[in-house]
Amino acid sequence: MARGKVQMRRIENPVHRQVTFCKRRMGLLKKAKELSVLCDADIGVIVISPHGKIYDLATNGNMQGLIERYRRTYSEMHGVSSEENKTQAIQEEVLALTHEIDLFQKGLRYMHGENVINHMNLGELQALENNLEMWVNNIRSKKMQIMSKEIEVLRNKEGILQAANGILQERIMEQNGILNFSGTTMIPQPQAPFHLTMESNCYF
Amino acid sequence: MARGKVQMRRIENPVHRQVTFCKRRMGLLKKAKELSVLCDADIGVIVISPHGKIYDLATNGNMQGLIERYRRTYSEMHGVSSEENKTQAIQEEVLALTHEIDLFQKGLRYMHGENVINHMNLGELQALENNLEMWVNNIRSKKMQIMSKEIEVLRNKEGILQAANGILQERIMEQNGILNFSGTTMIPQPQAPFHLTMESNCYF
DNA sequence: CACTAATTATAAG
DNA sequence: TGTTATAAATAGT
Repeated sequence: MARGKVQMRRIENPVHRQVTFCKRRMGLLKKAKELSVLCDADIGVIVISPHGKIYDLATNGNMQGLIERYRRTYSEMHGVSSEENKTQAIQEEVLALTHEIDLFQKGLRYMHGENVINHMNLGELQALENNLEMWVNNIRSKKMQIMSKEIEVLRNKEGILQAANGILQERIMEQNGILNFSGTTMIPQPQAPFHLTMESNCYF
Repeated sequence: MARGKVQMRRIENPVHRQVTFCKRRMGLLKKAKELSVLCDADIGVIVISPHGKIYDLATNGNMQGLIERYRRTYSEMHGVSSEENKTQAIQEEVLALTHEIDLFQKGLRYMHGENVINHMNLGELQALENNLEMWVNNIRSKKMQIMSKEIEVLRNKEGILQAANGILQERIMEQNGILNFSGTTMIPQPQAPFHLTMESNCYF
């Protein structure tokens, strides 16, 4: 396309062909990305070189999902009843999940401050903000609940431990009396009181 | 690329977007065919429009075969033994996707204010809260932006209207002079000044 | 859908 | 890989 129009046939010179392959491959992938961004389309490109090397691009970051979607439509169009009835259900599941993930990713873009909110008007933003605040409040309330419960548990543990310690101290005193009577002054190290094996629910 | 550089982001105007989608899609497929011919490569392109319509190209005339080759190499690259373990790979994918979906659904339940008290632990809640606060802040910032612009527009309108009113008042004075001269005192009701038909950008 | 003006891709070096 | 003259794609009309 420059410095000489090129014939639309296989480039014979291997060096030229390799260089052109590299350049045009990049150009193709760039064009695919642009189309995807500009027009909000999902695009997959697979390029297999003459030597079998594979280059690919999936604008939604998931070629598998894209292929599944393609397969599904393809099957519908051509009524493919063959072979993989066994995996058909699973593939449909993947398709459905992929769609859901797409939605999720769109949501994530909001969180990362990308330009999705630029496509919403003030009313939509207001509604979204209200929903999110409600959400945040629910979450905070839930956190408080969990933490309160945690505090309660800890206080119980504290009470139990203190009681246990009291009992142990008494026993130590007793033993000291006995040991003193028998003539030794060695004081045994107390075990961890009652070995309370509590699975840690501490999230901090 | 012509008569104006275009920003690399989603085209807002739906008509422009559709036109561009059509043009660039054709361009992309043409480029793919050219690369295939010039460099003897096998190329597959799948384009899924925002509405789910599928456009595709497989230079060897068989997208399924191309996908199979892609899958095989892809699997080899990632150490998954190939061929019939396709099913296993898909199942793993289902698993991963399902996990992602779970997190999302947990979040959504909070969004709807339902009591999912036992479904998220404190760490998950904290992360979610942080994300949401960031999100809310982004939205607030965007709202401020929109409102500022709206205020600017309104101020402009105000200026225009005041100028228009001034002109109208002058005319009324003139007419009153004329009418008084012709013997009547009737004062015509002024029209809405200049009939400024501004599409309401008010979002409230 | 046709037409350019202006941008972008790229063949050759 | 980087440069440049030219072909090709395309945004706006």
